[in-house]
Amino acid sequence: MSELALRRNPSLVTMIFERLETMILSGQLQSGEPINERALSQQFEVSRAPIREACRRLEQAGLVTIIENRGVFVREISKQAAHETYEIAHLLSIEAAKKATENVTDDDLARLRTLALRIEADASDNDLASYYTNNDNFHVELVRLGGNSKSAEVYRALNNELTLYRQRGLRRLPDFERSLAAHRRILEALEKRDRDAYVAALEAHSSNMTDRLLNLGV
Amino acid sequence: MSELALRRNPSLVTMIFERLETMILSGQLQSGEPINERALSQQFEVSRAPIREACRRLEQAGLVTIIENRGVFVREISKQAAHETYEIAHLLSIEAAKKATENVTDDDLARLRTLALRIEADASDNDLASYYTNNDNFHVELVRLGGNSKSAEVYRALNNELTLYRQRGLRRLPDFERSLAAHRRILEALEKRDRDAYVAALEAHSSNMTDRLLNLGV
DNA sequence: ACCGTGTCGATTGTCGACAATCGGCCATTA
DNA sequence: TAATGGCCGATTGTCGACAATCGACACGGT
Repeated sequence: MSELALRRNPSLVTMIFERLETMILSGQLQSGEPINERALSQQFEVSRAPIREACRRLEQAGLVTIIENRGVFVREISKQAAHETYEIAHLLSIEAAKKATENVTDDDLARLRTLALRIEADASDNDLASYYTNNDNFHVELVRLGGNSKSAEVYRALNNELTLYRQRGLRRLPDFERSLAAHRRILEALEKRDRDAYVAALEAHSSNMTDRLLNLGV
Repeated sequence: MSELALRRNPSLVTMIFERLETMILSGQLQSGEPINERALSQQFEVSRAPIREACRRLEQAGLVTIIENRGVFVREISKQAAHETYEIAHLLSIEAAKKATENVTDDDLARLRTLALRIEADASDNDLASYYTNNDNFHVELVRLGGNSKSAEVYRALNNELTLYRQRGLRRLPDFERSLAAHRRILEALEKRDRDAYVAALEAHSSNMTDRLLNLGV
């Protein structure tokens, strides 16, 4: 009687989807890696049907590729696809930034500061998976400040896809100091409600990210 | 032995997904309407499993809502969600426009002209479903001219979601003349490779679309 | 030694059955 | 008459089984 089998609310499909999504985004399942229904069925102690359904959702979310009669594979993202995806994410991020400084509340700032502290702790602990998760959440929250929640949702989805590309370079440590400094600049500009400084800080951070993506070439 | 049962390549899931997607986007299945697995299973002469899997994809694509133990319903989009979605689609459209006039080829123009002619025929025939389909394709092609194919893909997905909202006003005819005139202006600017005129034509068309969305209020 | 063909095993795709869930309807009580 | 509770039927969620598919490996022929 596994943990999954005990939890009957929400549905197995939802739980499996979330579990697999986490395994993919955390790097536990790597790009190109097969996802074996039978093995998962045994591991999770459920039948294959809810696993298949969860994989269909993952497929549509762009996180896996289902090859007919061959199986499910964690998706591989090409350099070009990564650039295109990043470009859209960046566009959404900058567009949200235009309204962020007028929308931001003290609660927002508190939440972002908490996140930034977590990211710094992750960097100290060299906990890369947690670092990226909290980093992603930080950026999604920034987009949410633009006041368009659909935009934050789309940004999240794009970012998830980008995680697949980025994890090819997980052996290479991020430039922690540079990123943390960028986060602090972003937060300072937000606290001052200084729109131009905020947009500039985001752009500078983004420029750094683009360089890193380029250096992950095929 | 139904048409679906004969076609074994691609998979049933893919075929059912596409079939349901078309039924939803064409208005054959309306927002809020239940999608009954058993009935579909009988209609399509397949078992429920591939239908369920297709519905999971539709769920992730934002076209249906799956309520546990209750069933699958074509998604209902609120006015606010529609606005937010439209805002992102518009942003992608304008961003693509910035590069469209330098990227566009004669083949592109020929394809777009063909589409525009189809749209005009649809308007003459009062074939609303086809009108919107071709109209959507026209706009996706415009975004594709920006050179970022992921952007076109995201735009398509957003536009599909917007279709759910827009179909609530299907009883109200579009302003054909105004739209067709706008399409012609867009095409002319593209043919001249006049970037400013092109962006202005898109903005004007978009302004008209925003007004129409507002008038579909809850 | 290399190439082509056939077979087998692992896995996937779909099927139909069973159990669980929920809403609607009916009966009873206040 | 209205409200509440219980039951039943329709539908969904998951299960396990069967058939189909594909790739790898082995064998035979050139």
